[in-house]
Amino acid sequence: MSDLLQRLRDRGWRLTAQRRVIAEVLDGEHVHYTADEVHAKAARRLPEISRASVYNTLGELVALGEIVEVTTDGRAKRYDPNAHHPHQHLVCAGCGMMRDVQLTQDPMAALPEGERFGFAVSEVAVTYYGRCPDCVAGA
Amino acid sequence: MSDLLQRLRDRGWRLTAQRRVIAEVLDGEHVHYTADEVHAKAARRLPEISRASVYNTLGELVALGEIVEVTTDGRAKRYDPNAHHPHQHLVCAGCGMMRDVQLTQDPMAALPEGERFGFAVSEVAVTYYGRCPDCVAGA
DNA sequence: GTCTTGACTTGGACATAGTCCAATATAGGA
DNA sequence: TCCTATATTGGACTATGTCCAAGTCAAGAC
Ligand SMILES: [Mn+2]
Ligand SMILES: [Mn+2]
Ligand SMILES: [Zn+2]
Ligand SMILES: [Zn+2]
Repeated sequence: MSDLLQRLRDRGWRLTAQRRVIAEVLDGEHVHYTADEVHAKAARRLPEISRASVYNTLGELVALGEIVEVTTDGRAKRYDPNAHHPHQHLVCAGCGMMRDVQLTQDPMAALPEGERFGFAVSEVAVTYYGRCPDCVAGA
Repeated sequence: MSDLLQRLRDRGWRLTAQRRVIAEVLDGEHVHYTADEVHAKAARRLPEISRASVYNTLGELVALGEIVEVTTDGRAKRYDPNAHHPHQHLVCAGCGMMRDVQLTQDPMAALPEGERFGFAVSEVAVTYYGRCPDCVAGA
């Protein structure tokens, strides 16, 4: 994730302790934390970090395209560092766990011209819902 | 929508004035109102209707499968009376307007077995984002 | 038509997710 | 080391949704 920090420095970002720990928290595969989860994990390394800074930083990283904001059900938004490889999501309806998935067909191709109603369509999100192995076993 | 009221009566529902106006508000095509919008429209006919009754009734109609709850961005959930014909959504990023769309391919088929991670997958939601004709012109 | 009763409605308190702001602190250049 | 634009902070505030005890009423029984 020092790649990320370098890119941010190149864009004129001040590298504060808060931004550094947030970037560290958002490192890894299949990472999809809520803002509060990011705050809790960041606070283990930097106890005085505020919720406001977490929201500020997440919003800026989204605006820069370095992370993706994912909304599934009506719960809290989740933040996904896998922003440079387009993908879709598989969500557990039991525990909320989320996995990245790659589709075999481009979902944009499934929307025929006659169903576009004059819209300039630019994006598509596909979300699969089910129960993860743990939740199937536990139920 | 008297079909709906009849089905509800058959299921032992008390037909109160509140439930009747909510059912009327939720009649039509491409209807996707938030709970607050349903409340505002219902209150035009029945001024004393409470937010709690709107939330109660919407929740019950969802549980009965008579309407569908739709979450797109991180804003308020929307309620869709088009529950008996599976469909997906096209959302305007400008004004939030939402249209029903029919796809030419089953999105469930696009998720290969190797990408299911042992989940019991049961549902899929596809949401297209863009700008509606009004918002393209207005911008 | 009246009575009865369990289901329904209501206002308001509460919960959660997120935004905003004025005061304070600090990264990084001079 | 100093300066200052930028970042951080705690807390107030907004939006959305849930919950509850008290009051109301739909509809079946008579
Ligand atoms: Mn992801
Ligand atoms: Mn719809
Ligand atoms: Zn699970
Ligand atoms: Zn629009």
